[in-house]
Amino acid sequence: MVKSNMSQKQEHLSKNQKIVLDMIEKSNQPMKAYSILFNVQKKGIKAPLQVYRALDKLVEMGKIHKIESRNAFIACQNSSCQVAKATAFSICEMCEKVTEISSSGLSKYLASFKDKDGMKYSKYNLEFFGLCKKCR
Amino acid sequence: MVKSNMSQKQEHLSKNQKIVLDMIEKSNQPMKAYSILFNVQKKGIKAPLQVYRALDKLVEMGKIHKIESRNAFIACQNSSCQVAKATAFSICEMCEKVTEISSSGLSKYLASFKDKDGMKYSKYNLEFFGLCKKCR
DNA sequence: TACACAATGTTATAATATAACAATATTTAA
DNA sequence: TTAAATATTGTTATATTATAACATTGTGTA
Repeated sequence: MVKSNMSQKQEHLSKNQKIVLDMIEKSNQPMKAYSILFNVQKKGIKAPLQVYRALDKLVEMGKIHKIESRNAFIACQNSSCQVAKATAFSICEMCEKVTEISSSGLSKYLASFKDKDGMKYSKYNLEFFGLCKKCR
Repeated sequence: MVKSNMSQKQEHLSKNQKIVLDMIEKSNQPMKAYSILFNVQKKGIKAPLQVYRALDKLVEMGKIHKIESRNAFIACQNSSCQVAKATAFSICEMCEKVTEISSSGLSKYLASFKDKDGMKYSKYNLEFFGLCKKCR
């Protein structure tokens, strides 16, 4: 097997990374760091830093995304996400349900968007707010 | 003068709201809450809560916006913003310069965007990341 | 084996934000 | 104009989110 510089790619998760990712995937909604911590203490994770370090790596790998407006983390719902660079979510302001949007139209539009100086951006985060079906 | 229910609209700012807004407007870059606090202590504002309360109101009024990925606040650069509901920024990952994007094409696209369930969102926040001209 | 590097464990602390309560000012409406 | 309603302020304490610093252990590879 060719390894080269892939030491840190998708296939290999460390122990703490697995524990944290499992926890986030079990929840179908975003989890906050200290809520993760509380829920994984029986697995031997004792300190915030252990959680934050795992979160950082998982975000880098694109396994999870941070919902910036909520300081919370959600599992990637696009199986294709290898890297966290272009994300879009809808957030219900009533029940806080968060859904990852995967619209190729939207991602193409944003990936090709140029600002006034002609600058393009390959990395973005978009959060839509509103009321979900149930809450309307 | 007709007042009705306009008690809290653009024209009237309270003392602390003015102080905080002035400070943010003087800075041409986003300011963090505790940096604002430090800089307005000579004006009589002593506690974090005084700053956060002013920030909340100013955000509601659309006078300032929160840069969620940075936990920082920037003065609205679109004179037209009356309400903080649809914002877009570019953020330089090197020097942290933030610019509010005002593109009618972008805002129209996002305002008319529908997700898979046909849901539209009148409120959103978009943050683009990259390198600004100087940093490239 | 030994080197490099990633991951872990641990304590302490920094940075961001809100709760709770009392008081004062301002606006609205009878 | 006065009383009620509402917005704002002041203040102390505390909750929540996140990182610094340092020592140690594991893992893959030269």
